[in-house]
Amino acid sequence: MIDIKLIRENRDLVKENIKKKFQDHKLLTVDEIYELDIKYRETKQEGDNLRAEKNAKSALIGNLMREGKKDEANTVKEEIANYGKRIEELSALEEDLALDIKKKMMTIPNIIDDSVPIGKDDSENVENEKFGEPVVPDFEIPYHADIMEALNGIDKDASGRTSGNGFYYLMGDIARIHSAMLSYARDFMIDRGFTYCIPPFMIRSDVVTGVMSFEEMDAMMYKIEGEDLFLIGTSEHSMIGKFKDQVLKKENLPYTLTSYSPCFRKEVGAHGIEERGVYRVHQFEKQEMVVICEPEDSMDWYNKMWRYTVDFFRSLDIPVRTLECCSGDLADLKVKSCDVEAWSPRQQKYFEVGSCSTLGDAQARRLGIRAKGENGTYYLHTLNNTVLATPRGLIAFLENNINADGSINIPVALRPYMGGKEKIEKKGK
RNA sequence: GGAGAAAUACCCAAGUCUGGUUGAAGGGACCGGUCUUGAAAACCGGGAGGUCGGCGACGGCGCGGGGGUUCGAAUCCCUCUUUCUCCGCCA
Repeated sequence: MIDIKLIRENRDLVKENIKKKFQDHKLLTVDEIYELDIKYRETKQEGDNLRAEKNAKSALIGNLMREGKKDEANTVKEEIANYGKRIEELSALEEDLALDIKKKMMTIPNIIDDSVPIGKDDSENVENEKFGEPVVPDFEIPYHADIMEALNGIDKDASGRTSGNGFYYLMGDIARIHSAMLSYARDFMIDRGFTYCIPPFMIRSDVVTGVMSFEEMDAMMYKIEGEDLFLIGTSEHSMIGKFKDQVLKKENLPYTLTSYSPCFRKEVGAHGIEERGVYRVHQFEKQEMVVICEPEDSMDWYNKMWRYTVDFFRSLDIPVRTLECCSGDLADLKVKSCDVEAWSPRQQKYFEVGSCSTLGDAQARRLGIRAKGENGTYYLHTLNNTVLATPRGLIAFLENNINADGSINIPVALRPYMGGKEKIEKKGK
């Protein structure tokens, strides 16, 4: 959500930005908002004036009553009666206009950073940089579910029976690697000065609607029957919700948090749920990083944050690249965003394992996340990035650390979390 | 889950029964000063937040959130949320 002042004062900039994002159908909305805003302010002004008059007369009644002038007071009372209806009309109109403006403002995309490449859709995203050699080994890498199965590490038949498609039982060493990676990801961020946080895994509807649109909510969020609660789709939901309507102390900035949570997603529409594997599932776990900072610091943080994820994957011997999101593929709330993609030696291409975004002040404006400065409050900048989402991260790990005999190398960094093991091999079930 | 109590500004806290000059006493913290080598203490002085509209003068809203009664609500009514105490239940 952008500042409406931009539409008041610099409509061309807003429209130019919309064109860059290939959303020309929204150009008209900008003009509509402009007109509605004028009407809104006129209505408010008229209403405020009437309310001021009415307040003055009410105060007068108070004085007259105290002086015992009942008759005069009653006369004034009758005068006031005329105000009521008009004020009510204006208030209703004012409210309607405000609501309409807000609804339309929500659809106006955030102003993207100058550095964002212009492109229509995800096919025009731009590879920024590769880290590590994308190796194609001289043996065939099995499908990830087969790797897991060979090590007795997954039971999807059972999860199908208990929970349906899109769930999984991870077993034995595979389950242990999964947890080890998350623990390592947690400590990796703690070592970089982030504060570890375990948030609520369910949030109320007002928090949900604060962080996403109704359409997104329908497509993603699981609702708890009979309660005003939803399972979170990512800890970002509860982490950003934590700061909703808060005025933060300048001296506490920046907030650098790393949160763990399970994530629940309906994955309606989208690409659907995969039948065999665990690439796209209804339930996964994630170590996330969230930063709330001063506006001038957000671009620095953005660059630090994606770099952390790159370093994390490199420390597990997984080659990665960063893919910059082009203007047309960039979600409306975002200023700039890139995916961190891991190398798949099986598919011989990169696949998404994380996403780093700066939302500028758009999310903060929408949720009322502010700090107090010299001249009143101002909106802060919010950023979020994946450290590790798994089992997806586990897929990247297995494919890049498997040997020809099906055993899995455990990189040094992970060994403390794996009981010191250097390698895992198939044993009995 | 049952029974009670409470939510006022950066913090503590009065006001609520008995609606009107209460944007809201008082204290702390804060800022400026006196004193002091410096600091603390003491004393003197200062300003009370937020948000929306307006170039401004100023005005609207605002005492946990939402709604209602009234010419007028921190104050009365309804509702939601949260916190505390007691009982019950539980990893």
